[in-house]
Order: sequence, then structure tokens, then C-alpha cells
Amino acid sequence: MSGNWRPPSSTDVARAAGVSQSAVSRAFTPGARIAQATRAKVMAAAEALGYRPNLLPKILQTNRSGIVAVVVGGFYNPYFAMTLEAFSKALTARGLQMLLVRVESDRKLDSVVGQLAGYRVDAVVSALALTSQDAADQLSKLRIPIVTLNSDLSGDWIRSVSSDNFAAGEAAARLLRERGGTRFGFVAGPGDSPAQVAREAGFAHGLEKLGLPPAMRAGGGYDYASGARAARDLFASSERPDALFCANDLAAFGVIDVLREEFGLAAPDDVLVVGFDNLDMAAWAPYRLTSFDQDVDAHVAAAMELLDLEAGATCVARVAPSRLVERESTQRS
Amino acid sequence: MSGNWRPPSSTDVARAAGVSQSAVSRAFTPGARIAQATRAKVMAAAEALGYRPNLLPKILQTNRSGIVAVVVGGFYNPYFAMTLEAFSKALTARGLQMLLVRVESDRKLDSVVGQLAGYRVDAVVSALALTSQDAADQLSKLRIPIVTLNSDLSGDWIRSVSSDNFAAGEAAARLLRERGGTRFGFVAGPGDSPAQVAREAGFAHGLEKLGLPPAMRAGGGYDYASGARAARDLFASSERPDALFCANDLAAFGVIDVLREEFGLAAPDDVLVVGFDNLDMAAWAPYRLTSFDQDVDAHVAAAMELLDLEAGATCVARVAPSRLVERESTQRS
DNA sequence: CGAATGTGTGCATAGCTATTCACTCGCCAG
DNA sequence: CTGGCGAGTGAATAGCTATGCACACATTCG
Repeated sequence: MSGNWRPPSSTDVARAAGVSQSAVSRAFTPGARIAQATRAKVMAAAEALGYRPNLLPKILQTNRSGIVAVVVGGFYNPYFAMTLEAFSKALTARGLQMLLVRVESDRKLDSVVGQLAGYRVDAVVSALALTSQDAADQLSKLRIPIVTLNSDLSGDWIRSVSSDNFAAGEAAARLLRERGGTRFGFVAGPGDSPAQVAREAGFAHGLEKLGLPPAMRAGGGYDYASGARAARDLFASSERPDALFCANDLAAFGVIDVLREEFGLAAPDDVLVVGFDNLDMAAWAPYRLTSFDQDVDAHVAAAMELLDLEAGATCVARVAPSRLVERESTQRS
Repeated sequence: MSGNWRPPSSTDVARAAGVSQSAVSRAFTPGARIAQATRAKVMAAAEALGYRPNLLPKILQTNRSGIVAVVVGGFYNPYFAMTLEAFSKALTARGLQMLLVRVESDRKLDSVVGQLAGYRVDAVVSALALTSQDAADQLSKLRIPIVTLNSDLSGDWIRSVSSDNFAAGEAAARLLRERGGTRFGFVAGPGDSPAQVAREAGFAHGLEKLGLPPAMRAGGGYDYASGARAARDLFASSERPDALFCANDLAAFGVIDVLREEFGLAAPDDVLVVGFDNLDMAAWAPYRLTSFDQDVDAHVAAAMELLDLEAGATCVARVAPSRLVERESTQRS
């Protein structure tokens, strides 16, 4: 029955209302010159037919779709959820839609970008840390504004927003020292994450500046299991650390659980622990984890500002500070 | 400089390659009749100009955009993250894009649906539990297939996928009884969630069928804080429960933490606790929470099948069973 | 009363691609 | 030699809306 049904067009409405197609268009355009009586007739006909203006022709002419593509690598980390939530709000506030794209790796991104360009997305936000300059160049050729989060690529149409991860690493070193740490450990995130690299470098630099020995190192992922593995590695050795900086909260939770369950050690009495991201869970009773709050809203606000930049000027980087939130995991009573 | 730049069109490429626009189109259409030499010329020109076929004209004609709108109410619950991840994979596998829409309430949904129709989305998936039949009717008038998750509305273009929440509630009652529970408590989710209502009804029915007294009740949200509040309410009374069924895991975590911190009670020795959703965190050391796994992949697979249904036939409901995953929180040693 | 201003409407068109139709070759078989 | 066929190509068109332009009519002012 509905084999080749098509949604009602403005022409259909015009016919039903006994006016021209232009009148229908004007009825739906705020501020257009149209008589109230005509508008009423049009609206009645539109309601009866279930007409909704088709946005595609406008996009076709203006090349502005009102759609922003957000690229993520996965959803397992609640930090991404916070970011998505904030972006969603910010985009909605501006009347923009969010096309969510999940890619396994930079390679996959290349392939999907062609499609995005085909949809004429207004911009691309990459929460995934782009690492291949190839992909970046590919993207800038399309003249689509791109904002990357915690990445360090550059290019004509590429802007970026980052936390000052290096400074946070230094601050972690200072805090752990102040709270009585003597043997330091770093629980690393994945090696291809620029944020991870900067946090580690900052931590190392902070320790050095304080005249402290370099940190032991383990881990290699942003997830719970990586943290758990790291704890086992670090505490299997004879020289156990007593102050840990973890690349993110999720890993820190893994660390804390393994220390408590498998080694009978607790934070902060046996080990000081600092995380990163300040997830909701960091405040939960079993953890009470000291962590760096990245102020997701500020990041997103900065990203939105960068998207407003008209032309594809040279790379613009914004750095938002991270706020240290201290909880029990670093406060010995 | 780039004041009114526009992306290269197939006509531009045709001019550059010295062929007709048709030839360019055919070069990009797999299986079209075109000479290899011509295709090569076209591809070279396209590469030089950075041409990507504009998808909008095709959409304009066919009214099929290859975009599915996914509506969610928020991201704070990791269960949504799992669902999103699964949908993302399923859609990508079919070459579809995901337009993510976040709405505060059903009302807001109405207003955004007009825009979705304007973009000619192929379908709408609502992870938000639609509760207003108005919204549902509004949607079905647009002849856009809709799949709702854990909702119970019906209409011409509305299909739904649910867990058998009622059966799970009954199973929770049986399990808690078997494990030695005598005084039962239910930690409720938000009242406007059909899933919450069904879980509670199933639990109540299960208790009754076993000849047990009805459960005490507290809570009213799917989040950690609601669970925490519920625990304080339930255990402030003189008649404390010793077996709790929580509407979801997040609330269960709040319950467990408050019991441990503020009442010195632990699961499973003092209180048996069952949750719902089987989040990753449910397996973590501080909780080891018995929970119902909703098999997100199965849900999503069912949803995708329902979307394939051509016409807007009468309401089709799929129910996926939930699998009980028992952990220490209900196993006394 | 004539002119000028303002209001409301319809006509025509741009924007880009996929596809249908018609056409031209080159080639083979009858 | 000619009819037919297949391959390859170009011209024309549909799909829908916003908008500039022209026009019709009402109103106001000198």
C-alpha cells in the first residue's frame, strides 16, 4: 500500500491550502512577509497533511547542515560520557545536531570522513586523540573545521583543546611529596595517547625538580584491568612504591582494588594514590580518590568557540587548567 | 578569501577531466557502465580537486538518508554507554550513521522530532522510555519507524524491545529466598520508567507466590545518590530488611556503600543484594554484585531487525530474557 | 486626484546527483 | 553489404525549498 509513499512537500500543502508554494515556505519562515490569514490557512493544511519542512534543499544550497560530527573511540570510559553530555548540551543550545561516529582507529577514521563530507557536516569534533598526521591532512583538505581534544596535531583547519596535562603531572608530584611519598610509581595509560605522554612527562619532571628519584612505571591502558595489572607488577617487586600517580581514574580504581584485595594494602595509609578525570565514582566510598578535574564544560565551551572561527586559520590551541580535587586517598589522618 | 567557497561538484570534476557530469557520477557508482580509461581520468581529477560526492541530492530523491536518530535521556548511566556502543557497532556494520539526540523529557522530544523528520532520518531509536502516548502518536504520523527500548507504548509505526523485567523481578525474589532472605526490600527506580514498574511488580508477585510478606520500599531513581538515600531510609527503621532487590546496579552501589560506611553492614553477610544491568563495575572488588545481565547485544540485534520491517505494521514487541549473574553479594560462605 | 509607499502574493530559479533516454561507434553475423 | 548488438557517452530531468524579482492592490499624502 505504501510502496512509494513520499512525505508531503510544500507544494502539496500549497495545493491543499489554495496558495502558492512560496506562501508555504514563507509561512514557515519566521519574519517573512506574509498575511496572518494566509499563514493560518497554510498552517491548517500543513497540520492536516503532517507536513514538516524538508531541510535538505536548504543544506544543498548553503552547504551548512547544522550537523556536527563527534568522533569517539569508545564509550567504556565515563569520562567520554561526561564529554558527550556536555557537547550534547552545547550543540543543542545552538540548534545543532550531533552525528556520533565511533571509530576503532585513525585508519577507520579516514574512510568515514569521506561520508561525513558527503553529508556536509559543519564541523568535526574528535574526542579520539588523532595521531596520524596523514589523517589530519586528509581532513584539512576538505575544509571542514576540526577540533581535537587532547591531541597535538596541527594543520590549516585543525584547532585543539587540551588540559595542561604536563602541569597536572608536576602538581601530582608535588602533592605526593608533600603528603609523605618517598618511592613513586606511575601507572601509565596507552602509549598512543598524547594526554598520557604529557602527564607522565610532567610527573617525571616534577619529581626531578624536587630532587626525587624517578618513578617506577607499569600499566599501559586507560581501563580498570590495566590498572589492576599495573598494581600487581609494581607490588610484586621487592622495592614497593608508596605513592602512585595514575594516568586516569579508571586505572586508579583497578590499582586500589588489587592493592586491597591481593596485597592487603589501603590508600592512603599504605599507599598514596592520585588519579585523573575526577569521575563521579572517584567520590564513592570505596575509593575517595584524589583526582584532577578536567572541567569538561570549560573544555567544551572552548571547543565551541574554536568552531566559530570562520576561516581555516592556522592552528589554534586552547589549554584549560585542571583542578586538583583532594580526597582521602592522599590524606593520612 | 574563502568567503563563498563551495566544495567541488561533480560538474567541476567533469570540466577538469574533460568529460560529462554523468561520467563522473558513473565513475563513483560501483557497477556502472563506464570505460576503465574514463574512470581513471575522472578519479585523477577528483583526487586533485578533493571531490567527495554530495550525498544530499540522492537523499532528496529517495528520502532515505542512511541516518538513524538515537534518542537518549542522558549519559550518566554506564548502561546507556553499553547500549550506545552496541548500537554504534550495529549501525556502522550496515553503513548507517547515528544522529544522537539527548532530550530532557518527552516534551522536548516532540519539538526535536520535527527537525529529525526534516533531516529525513530513516528511523528513530529511543533508549529513553517514552511515556506520553501523545508523543508516540505525533511520531507515528510522520511514518518514521520507531523502536523503543523498555517502553510499552504502541502505535502504527512503533515497535519495541524489552527485557522481561517482570520475570527478572520474580527470579530475584526466588534467589533472595533461596539464599536465606527473610525480610525483603525493594530499592526503586524512577516512577516513570516502565522497566522499573515491571521489575517491582515482578518482585512483588514473586514474593507473594512464595508466600512471603511484601517488600519494604524506598528509593526513586536510577542513580547512586538515590540508592544511598534508599539505604538510609530502609535501615533507619527498626525492622531492617536482610535482602534487597535494587532497580539497577548504580542504585545498588549506593546502597552497598552506605550500608558499609554508615551502618557497618556488609553484603552478603548482613544483607543480600541484587542489582540490575550487570555493569562492568558490578564485578569490581568492592561490590561483587549479583545482577541481571540484559544482554545489550541481543537487544540491539532485535531492535535492528525490527527496523528492517518495511511497512508500519502494527506494534511488534520483542522480549529478550535477562541472564542472572550471581556474585558474592548473594552468596554467604 | 495623482503619486508614492507599503503589503502580500506568485513565478522562476539555484543547488547537485543519479538515472533514463537517445545517440554514436565499432564489430560481428547473416 | 546491412541489420543488429553491445559498449560507452552526453543531454535532460526529478527531487524540494528559499529567495529575488515583478506585479497587484490598498493606503496615505500632497
